[in-house]
Amino acid sequence: MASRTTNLLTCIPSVGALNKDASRCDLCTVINYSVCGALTPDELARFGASSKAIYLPEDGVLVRDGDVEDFVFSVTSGCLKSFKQLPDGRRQVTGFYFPGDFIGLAGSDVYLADIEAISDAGLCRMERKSLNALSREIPNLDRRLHELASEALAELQGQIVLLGRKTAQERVATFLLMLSKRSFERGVIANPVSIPMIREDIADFLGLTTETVSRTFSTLRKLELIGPDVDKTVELLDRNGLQRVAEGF
Amino acid sequence: MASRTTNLLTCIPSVGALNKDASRCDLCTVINYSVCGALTPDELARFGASSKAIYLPEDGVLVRDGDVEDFVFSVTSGCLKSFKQLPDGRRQVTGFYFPGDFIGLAGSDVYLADIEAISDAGLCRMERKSLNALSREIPNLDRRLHELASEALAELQGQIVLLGRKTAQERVATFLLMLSKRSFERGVIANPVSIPMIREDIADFLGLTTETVSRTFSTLRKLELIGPDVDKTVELLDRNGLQRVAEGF
DNA sequence: CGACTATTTGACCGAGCTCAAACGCTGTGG
DNA sequence: CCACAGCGTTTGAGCTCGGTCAAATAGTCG
Repeated sequence: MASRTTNLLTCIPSVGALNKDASRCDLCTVINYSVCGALTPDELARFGASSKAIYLPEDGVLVRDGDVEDFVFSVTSGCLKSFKQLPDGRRQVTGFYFPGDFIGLAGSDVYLADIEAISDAGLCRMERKSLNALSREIPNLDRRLHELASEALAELQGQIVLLGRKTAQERVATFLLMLSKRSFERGVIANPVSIPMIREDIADFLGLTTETVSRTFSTLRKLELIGPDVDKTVELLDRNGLQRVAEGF
Repeated sequence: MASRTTNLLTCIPSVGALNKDASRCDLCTVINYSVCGALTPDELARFGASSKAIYLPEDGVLVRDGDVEDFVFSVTSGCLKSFKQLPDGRRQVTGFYFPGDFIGLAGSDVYLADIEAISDAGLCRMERKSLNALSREIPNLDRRLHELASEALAELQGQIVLLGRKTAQERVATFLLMLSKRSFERGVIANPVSIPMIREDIADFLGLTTETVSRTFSTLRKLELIGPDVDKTVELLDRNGLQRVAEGF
């Protein structure tokens, strides 16, 4: 299970919106949405001193299920997925990570899933040990991590209801609204909603097949709840209608 | 959604293995497995001073989905289930709580699910505010809560794989092994494994129907992986075989 | 343009659901 | 002590939603 492959972390200095130097956290574009958003300028400087900006190309491997959890990460750009695999190849995507999201909340000895980049991604990397030390010294940070863990727990509960009891239509509707909500939360345009992942990843996230996901998109389109796919975005034509479908009314 | 019903918490002083007086935490039977297990005698005394032993009869309601989260709990005896409901009555059991388990890890403003007793249950109750205060003062406690939250996150990930990708047989096998493991962890006999919940609760936990759960038990019995039901216990005749089934080999 | 990959659509299939009935256990009251 | 009621469990028969297999279509990138 562990250490199947070397880490593809290329550690190329970041590009574009990503800091060239993570020690300049005050320039970070996601700071308001991220784990470090609750820190004072002074605390932020200490945080930045322990972290390093890294870059991961599309399909690049960030961590492997079972590898020792040396590092935690904060996404600064792009999108990643975490997933588990069964011995016969069945996959379950356990989550998607967007800019501002923190990777490593579980704080276990080893990573609990594979994590790969869906698109070119920038991340802020820190040693687990450093985070633990900082967390002990900076109550704001500790509190923020608690908070994020709570949110993660709540979200997973929702996903469990979805996987255990919702129909394909309900799952896809829920997914679209979730994507839109998360875009909104980090200040990104939420109505034509960006869908960076391919159908297969959506299927593996929702416990369906690509075909069923595709068919369900078609159905929702026919119902005029969503518009056509345009350049990896979809317009939510009837948010309330989608909400009703998502909640199973 | 919120406050559907009054809390059935009867607050009858505990009986049997349960403390009569939670301020005597040193007498608690589950202390070694519980959130308070990491505390020094002095810390434990402060913990106990803020907590109260309560009792909940079978099918009694502990908390309701959406109610303000005033209290957290630690189970001292019996067994409980937490579940969410969709508007049309579909239910998803999100977890079972056994002696030593902590209720309230998510630390959100409101409870995320209904929680009811599966059997007569004893709990140790504390105000959320008190816990937060204590947690700030007692690093051991804070660390322990972190640790428990991490474990909960890991466990939910496993449940997500189960619900998203496992077959009925794999789900039931996984469930039996999980029950056995949890019994073992709290020092209870793990081989004829105790199954305190009814088929419907198991079904709602595994994303199946009672009929499918029942049929699957029958199949596992025919495969001689488990023995017959005897007084709410089942013998695991071939643990390795079950493990193989559970993991999808 | 051409090769490759992602998506969509169609036809068929099957694991698990629904509906229904029988069975078994437990507690209660005559 | 037995009869009966009530609930939980098991088993059966048929159906359905979503999976499987296959082929057509639409992007995408060199």
